[in-house]
This record gives sequence, C-alpha cells and structure tokens, in this order.
Amino acid sequence: MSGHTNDTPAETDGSGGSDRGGGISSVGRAFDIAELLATETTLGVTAVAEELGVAKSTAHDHLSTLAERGYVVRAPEGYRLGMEFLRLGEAARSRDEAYEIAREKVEKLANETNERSQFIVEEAGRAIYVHREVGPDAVHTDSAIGGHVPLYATAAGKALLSHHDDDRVRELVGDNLDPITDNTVTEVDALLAELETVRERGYATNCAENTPRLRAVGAPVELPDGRPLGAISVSGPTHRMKGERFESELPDLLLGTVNELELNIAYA
Amino acid sequence: MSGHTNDTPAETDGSGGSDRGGGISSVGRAFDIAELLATETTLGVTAVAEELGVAKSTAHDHLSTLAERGYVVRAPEGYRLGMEFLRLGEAARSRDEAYEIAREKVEKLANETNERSQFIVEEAGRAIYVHREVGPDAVHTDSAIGGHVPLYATAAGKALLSHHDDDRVRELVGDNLDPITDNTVTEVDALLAELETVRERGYATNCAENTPRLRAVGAPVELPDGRPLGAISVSGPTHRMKGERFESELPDLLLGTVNELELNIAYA
DNA sequence: TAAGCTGTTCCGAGTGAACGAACACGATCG
DNA sequence: CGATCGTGTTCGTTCACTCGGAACAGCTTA
Repeated sequence: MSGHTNDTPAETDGSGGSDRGGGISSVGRAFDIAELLATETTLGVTAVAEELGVAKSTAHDHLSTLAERGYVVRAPEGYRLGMEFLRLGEAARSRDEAYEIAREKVEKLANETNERSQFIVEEAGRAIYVHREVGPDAVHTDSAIGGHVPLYATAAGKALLSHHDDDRVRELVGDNLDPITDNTVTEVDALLAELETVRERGYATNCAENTPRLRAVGAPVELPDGRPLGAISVSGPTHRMKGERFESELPDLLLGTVNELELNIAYA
Repeated sequence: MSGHTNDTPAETDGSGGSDRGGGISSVGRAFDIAELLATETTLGVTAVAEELGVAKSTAHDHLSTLAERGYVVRAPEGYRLGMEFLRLGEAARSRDEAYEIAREKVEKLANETNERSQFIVEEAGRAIYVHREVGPDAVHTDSAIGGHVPLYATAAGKALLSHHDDDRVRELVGDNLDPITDNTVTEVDALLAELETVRERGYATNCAENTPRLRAVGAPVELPDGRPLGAISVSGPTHRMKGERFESELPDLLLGTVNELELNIAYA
C-alpha cells in the first residue's frame, strides 16, 4: 500500500494527520485489477495474483466479485474487462448535458475541416479526452478517449487554463512542467505569459508540444455563469497547419463554432 | 451464478460464517456508489449514506477512496462520476480489435441507410450495446451505450442467438421471456422456431418487440473460427421499415456489409 | 447568536479480507 | 498410460481493517 502517488497540490500537510486510513484497501485492489485488465486484455487468476503481488485466493475472490457484477467477464482464455465499465463510462460522459451538445460541435468541426477535433474537460489537474471525431484526413494518435494529458501541453488544455487566474493555474499544473517533446513549454512563467495572449485573442495553439509534427488550435467553452466547461480543439499535421489556415481560418471557424455551442448550452 | 451446486453435507445454516464469501463486500459497496452516481449525476456524502443505508463516515471513506483514484470527482454541488470510468469503458470497448472494425461498418450502414445502426455483443446472457451510429433520419432512443437489453427482444440479439444450438439458447434466455411490448416473443418454442428461420436466411428481424413502432434487421458477425463475435442491426420507424426495403433492400445491404466485416476481421 | 445543514475526523469493536495449503481438473508431458 | 505441471477452486484461521457512532468543523439560514 505504501506506493501511493500523492498528487495533492502544494498542500504541506506534513504534520499530525499521519495519513488516516488513506482509503479502503480492498476497493483499491479491485480497481488495480480492473486497470491491469485494461492494459493486458486477458489475464488468468494466477497472472493477476502475480502481477499484484497477492495470494492467488485473493485474486480469485476479487475476480469473482467483479465478475458477479459484470465488471469482468470470463472467457476461455481468462478474464477480460466487462462492459459494465462501458456503461458507467458513458454515464460519466453524459453526466453533463452540455457535453452532448459539445459532441455535435466536435463532429461539425471534424467534418468541415477534415481534421481531428476533440472536446476535453479538466479533472484532477489533467486534460481528459471526452469526445473526438476524426475527419477523412485526420491523423491517428494513441490518445484514447478517457485518457489524460497535461493541461499545459495541448491547445485545448491551455485554452482551459486561460480561464483561471495565475494562482489557480500554478495549482493546476504544479511546479515543474515535464517536457514531452522539444517544444513543450516547461517554464511556468512562459506558460503564464502565453496564457495572457490566449486571453486576448480567445484561442490557444499547440505547435508540436505534445506530439511531434502535430499542431492544433483550441478554444475554451464557457458556461453561462462564466465558469469553464471544457475546451475544443482542432488538430492536424504541421504541413497542413500553417499560414493563413492556421493563423486565421481555423481559429475563426473554431471560435465561431464554440460561440454557437455556448449559445446552445445557455438556451438548453 | 445461480447454478451453484452446493453439496456440502450437513450444512446447518445459521452457524457463524457459513455463507462462504459471496463477494468482497466493500468492493460491492464501492460499485453501489458508482452505479448510484451513474443515475443521479450529483450526490453529497449524506445523500449517498442515506441511499445505501450506511453510516455517513462509511460513505465518506468510500467516496474519498474513489476520488483519490479519479473514479469520482468533487464538484461544488457534490460528488460526480469520474472520467476514469470512461477510460476503462473505452478499454473494454477496444478489448477486441474486431470491435473497432465493426464500428466502421456501423458507421457505413448508418450513412447509407440514414437510419440507426448498432453493434452488440453478448455478455452475461444479455445484449450489450457497444457501438452506435445514427443517420440523419434516425430515431432517438433511450438505450445507452454499455446498456443491456434482452437477447430475445432485438434483431441483433436474435441474430446472435441463431449461432447457438437450442440448449445453449435456453440457457442464455432463461425460462420465462418477459414481455416488453405487445409484440415481444414470450414463448421459448416460438423463439426457437424463429431462430431456425434466421439460420436459413441469415438475418433476424424485430417488429416492435422491444420498442413500440420500431423495426429492425440484424445479422450475426462470425469469427474465422466459427464463434460469434456479436451482431449488427439497422433500425428505424415502422413506416419506413416495410415492403421491399424491409424485406430485401436492407437485409441485402446488411448481409453484404457483415460479410465485408468478417473478411476484414479474418485478414486483420 | 443560535440552530441547522453540510462534510470531516476520531476511536473502538467486531467482522471479514487476505493468506497459505489443500483440493480438483485438464493439458502436456515422458 | 501414468506422472507432472499448470490451471482455478475451496477451506480454516487470524489479524488487519472496515464499519458505525459520536464528536468536530465550516457554512448558510433563521
């Protein structure tokens, strides 16, 4: 249990508390198994037990429990992830009606640009891909729906950050910005300066800061009360994302579409 | 799981701890909370505790554990389902490469028919919606991705059943077929007879047996080794699903597309 | 200021989760 | 054809840990 990624932001807890309980361990174990199956597609009881470092009987108990509720299924080759996760995942995806409206705009953007369009939200200080639509020319990437990327290294992420003040931004991105490509912004001050520009012109860009040879424009989606809902981006290969198209055509289209979206949300 | 031949001799219930296992209770509790949040969108600690009939501190412990791993998130109004479920759900959806190929065919069918097309798989004796694409004319339904319907009451479900022998079908659908609409097949023998027809012509139909005024055609998707992968259906309102279109056009298109799909899977 | 709600923390107590060994089953050996 | 390894399953025991209740804290309402 000791290996516990502590991602609490800047909170010098330290004293006293002494990590009370920390969490219900068997629940953590169950999700360890689920996440393991999410990467390995098929595993047997013994394999799971070895991978997690628990007794075979423990792995068996957990797998039985998960299977009984449809979170894993037995196949001839072993256990696989169950579709019940898909049900809950879709529930999370539609927990906010506005997300569904955002989806329509993502599809529209993908069709009109022939590129890839995505809708992301912020969660736990990270950007989460919620919707994606790929146009005919769109590039394939390995970023999965539900997966996460650093906010500071994507167009949509920076767009989202631009709706927070500097202090909140520092909280969200943390102290050190890990570089992902050669172009990743790694200085907080540089990021803050860039966000100021984003606020002025209304959209953010990403020039191969997360994926080599991939550029994107992203704009924040604002709720009627002023809070940010998420952000939408359009991305494509460097050789198509340049000149007039990258500097005005796509930004204009994006901002117009996001404006429509905000209106649709306001009157829904 | 019901068929649990418990032949332990002299099992005097009542004595302590007799009921071996049955599942890890705290894990079940955690998923109870997740499933609750899947329906209620936003709940506080107190509300969760009341709904599940547990102590407030217990609900708090569970929610904290889930939140620490991203399976729930704190919002100003309370806890909501976290996007980590979306990640695992997408992992389940792509656990089989063939599912992704099926998706392309579903999109193709939706575009060519302007109706709704779906791909389903069997899990725990139920049909699970894995992919859906709606054409411009498609009707909206409340059946969610990841959700389940009885196999015997949908076109795709019956298509899937047609790949099993009678005994296995009886196992899958159970003893009594609950009626959903006036047209639902409720007699097992009638179902088996219909499946025989399905085997002959290669596709199944659904005439408002699950949703009023909704008809569909469905065909099974067969793996190279002969086992069924799932099934694809095209569905639309009764007034468009009739005559030549319902009896030959759509079935032909569907069977041709499924044939393509099976070839794509075989050589992927 | 007090009362009501929320979420949080504390602590003790009884349960039940985890373990390890023994068991059953099938495949793959020799 | 018997032995051996692999799998998944079951069984008792024990101690860690989950649970529940009560006290605490933070915020809005009366």
